Amino acid sequence: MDKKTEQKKVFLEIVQQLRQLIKMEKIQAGEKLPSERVLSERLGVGRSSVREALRSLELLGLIETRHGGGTFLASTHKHQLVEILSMFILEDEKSKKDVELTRQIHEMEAIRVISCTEILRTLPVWDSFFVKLEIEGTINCRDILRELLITTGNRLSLKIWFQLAAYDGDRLNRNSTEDEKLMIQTMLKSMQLGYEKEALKAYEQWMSTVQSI
Amino acid sequence: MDKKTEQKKVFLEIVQQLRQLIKMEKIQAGEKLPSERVLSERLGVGRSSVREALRSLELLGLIETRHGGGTFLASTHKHQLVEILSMFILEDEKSKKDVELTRQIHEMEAIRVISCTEILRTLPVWDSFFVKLEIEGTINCRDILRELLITTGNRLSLKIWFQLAAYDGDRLNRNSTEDEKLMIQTMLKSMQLGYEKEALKAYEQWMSTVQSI
DNA sequence: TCAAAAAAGTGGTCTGACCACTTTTTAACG
DNA sequence: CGTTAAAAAGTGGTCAGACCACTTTTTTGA
Repeated sequence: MDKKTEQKKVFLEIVQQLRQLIKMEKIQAGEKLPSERVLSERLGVGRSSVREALRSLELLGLIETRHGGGTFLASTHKHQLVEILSMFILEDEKSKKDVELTRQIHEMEAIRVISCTEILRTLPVWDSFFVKLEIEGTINCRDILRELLITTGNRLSLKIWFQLAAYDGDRLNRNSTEDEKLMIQTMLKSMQLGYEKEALKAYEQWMSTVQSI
Repeated sequence: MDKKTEQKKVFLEIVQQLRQLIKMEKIQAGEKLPSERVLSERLGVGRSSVREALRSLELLGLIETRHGGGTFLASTHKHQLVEILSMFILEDEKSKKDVELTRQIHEMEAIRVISCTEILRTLPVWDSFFVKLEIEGTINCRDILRELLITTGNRLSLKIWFQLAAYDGDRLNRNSTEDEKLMIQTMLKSMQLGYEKEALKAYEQWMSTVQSI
């Protein structure tokens, strides 16, 4: 069995061997990998094959290469999984409505999670938004939403949100209007008090306003 | 600006150009791409550079290569991506948890949307699940969840879900146990009746069961 | 007409070369 | 001796050519 799997894809074996090497040598994030020429010799393959494997891992953000410097194991937060996938998924999916809806799915979930979690909904950062709204009278819409996502602690959801939010462009990355002020305040206040439903309602009102901009 | 972004990563530009080429030539899934030598000439770069880009896309499962045959645009996303990423990324427990949570975010949203939409929650497909459960006593977990996502009509959410569901692998793609039967039935029934809250509650119970498998 | 053989096309791999850049070593100077 | 500048070595980036194995297409010949 597994004839097809094993006889083919030599460069995939190199990827496997690279991983094994990383484990064996206990290479930590940020540390240097052996040079391409050394890897080529140690693995008994040509340098170009090594490079094909390395470039694949680089596209995924699993390693970083510095011209003339070397190849380094990337830290987990730099993995470009979502970025790469979004490059292909979002590009095909022309429906802007879906992008917006999906973005809002993540935002609403964040509101739910924060509203239901004592520690999260009582964070001082929410008060800082209030202060900013009072003093300056306005606030960056994207900043609030991003803070929501960050607070939940779900880094994957945050990464997806970043990609989706990038498509909305300037419509999201702007200062709130006077009309939005009350909705945002209501949303934040409800969230702080743990009123999930009210927070979501205010959010939806806010978003329907944003939509018409 | 963007000095660092542009001066580096020449092979990443090739990846971009390949995408562009696929779009321009309107190459459909399963269809053939130009040969490496032709691409090399058309893009004005060496064949090895083209290969590095192609191998990256292959690792992502976006293209398929047949020795002596050619390079083809992949019909569906293959498991390569899952395997590679699980090797490097999903070793971290936090990441696994995030993947599961994010997947559930999309599933719960689907349940909400369907429960609140007359046309969706009264679809005959839900009854078919009931029948299947009655007759065979079991049902594929993944099938139900996929149907939920498909029904909502948000194709982007569906695509993201597909990717996330792939990580859970066999834990999701299996037949339901006897214990799960009641929860699934409750979830579906509540959904059909428009009882959003009850449906979600049953779903969460179900998922907590799945988690222990 | 059709099957076998030849040719062309294609991916897979390796080697060597050269460039640009970084790091290390060496040499020169004060 | 210490500092600094130059040289060397190390490293990734790219290209060209070669050869192999395999597939597809074309040609050949019975």
